[in-house]
Amino acid sequence: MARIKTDKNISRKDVIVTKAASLFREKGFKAASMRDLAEAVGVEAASLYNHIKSKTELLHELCFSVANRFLQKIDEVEAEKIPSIEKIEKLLRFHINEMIHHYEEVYVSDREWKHLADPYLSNFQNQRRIYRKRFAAIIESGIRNNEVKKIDAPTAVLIMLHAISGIESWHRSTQKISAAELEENMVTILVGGLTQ
Amino acid sequence: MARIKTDKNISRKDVIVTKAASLFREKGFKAASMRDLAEAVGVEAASLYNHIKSKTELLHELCFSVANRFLQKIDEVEAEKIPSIEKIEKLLRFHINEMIHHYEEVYVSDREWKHLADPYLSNFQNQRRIYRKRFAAIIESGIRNNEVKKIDAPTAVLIMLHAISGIESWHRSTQKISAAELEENMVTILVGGLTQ
DNA sequence: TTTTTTGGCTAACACGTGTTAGCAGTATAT
DNA sequence: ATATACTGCTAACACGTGTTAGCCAAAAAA
Repeated sequence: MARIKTDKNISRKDVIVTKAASLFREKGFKAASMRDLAEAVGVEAASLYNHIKSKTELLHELCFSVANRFLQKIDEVEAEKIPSIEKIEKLLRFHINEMIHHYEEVYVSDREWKHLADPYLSNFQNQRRIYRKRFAAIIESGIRNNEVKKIDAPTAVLIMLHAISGIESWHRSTQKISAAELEENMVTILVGGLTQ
Repeated sequence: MARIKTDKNISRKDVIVTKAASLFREKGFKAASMRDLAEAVGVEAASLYNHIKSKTELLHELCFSVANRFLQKIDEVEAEKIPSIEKIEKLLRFHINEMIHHYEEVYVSDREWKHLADPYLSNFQNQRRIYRKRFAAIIESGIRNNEVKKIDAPTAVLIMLHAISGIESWHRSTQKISAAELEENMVTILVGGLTQ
C-alpha cells in the first residue's frame, strides 16, 4: 500500500494540490484527469478523495491562494509613500518574481480560472477586476504627476500583466537567461515604455 | 430539417469552423463539446461529420490558418528595406490588428494549440519557434544599429507577443476605448519601451 | 497491547464524450 | 422528370470521466 509521502508541515492535501498545479499547467484543467493526478501522486484515483472534496476544489485553492497574494501585495504597495512610478515598478517586480518562483500556480490561476464554478467564478472575476482598477489608478496618478506618459491606464495594465505571463515561454525555453537578467530586461522595457 | 445556412462563397464547413473558433475561445477546446458546437450551428452533432473529419481537424485549421498569416507577414516585412525599428512597429501593428479583427481564431490558436495531436503539434511548435527567432533577429539588428536599447531580444519578443494577447481583456471589457486608440497606446508603450 | 483513526485499495456507478452506421428527405445536374 | 450527390436525422457504440461505497491494513492514540 503506497502512502503519499509527506515531510513535516506538509499535509497530504498540499502534496496533491501542488501536483495538481503542475498537471493543470501542463495539460489544462479539463484535460487533466483525476487518474492522471493520482498517478502523479503515486496512488489510486479514489484515494485522492480521502484528502480533497472534488477536482474543482483543487482549482479554487490554487486560484484564490494566488489571488490573495496579489491583493495583499497591492495593499502593501498602495500604502507606501513613494512616487507612483516606483509603486508600479514594485508591483511589476512582484509579478515577475511570482511568475518565476511560483510558476505553476500562477499560470494555472491565470489561464484556467474559467473553469471555476459559481459562486467562485464571479468572486474571482470580481477580485481580478478590482485588482486591475487599483493598478490602473496608480498609473493614472503617475500620469497626473508627470511621472508617466499620457496613455490609457487600463491598456497599460493589460499590457504589463499579459507581458509578464509570457514568462511561461521563458520557463519552457532551453537557453534561459538568468532569472535576475529576465527581471531586469522586463522592467527596463515595461517601465521604459511608460516613462518620459 | 434544419440546413446550415450559407451565403455564396462560404462553405458549410467554414460556418462550422467559425462557430468552433468562437466556442473554443469561450470554453476552451477540451470543454467545448461537439454537441455544443452542433447546437451553435443549429444542427445535430452527427451531422457535423458530413463536413469535417474530426474535432481536432477544426483545431488544426484554426491554428495553421493563423500561423500562416503571421509567417506570410514576416516574410513581407523582412524583405522591406526600412530601419529595423520600423519593421518591429509594422509587425506589432499587424499583430494588434489581427487580434482585434480576428479575435476568436487568433486567441484559440494562441491558447489551445496544446491540444493539437502530433504531427501537427510538433509542426506548430516549430513554426512558432522559428517565427520568434526571426522576430528576435530583427530586434537584434535594431540593437546593432543603435535603434533599439541593449536588451535581451528573445525577452523583448516574449513581452510583445504576450502583451498583445492581452487584447483579449479589451474585447471583454464593457467600456472599450476605440480600436484605433488601443493600437496607438500599445505601440506607444511597446515601441517606447524598446527605443532610446 | 488494545483501540481508534487515518488512508489506502477494488469495484462500480452514472454520465458525457467523439464518432460511426444506416436511412431519408432535399437540392442540383442531366 | 429522373438520377445523383448532399446533408440532415436517429440510434448506438466504446470509452473516459468524476465520484461514491465498502472494506481492510497500517499508523497513532489509549
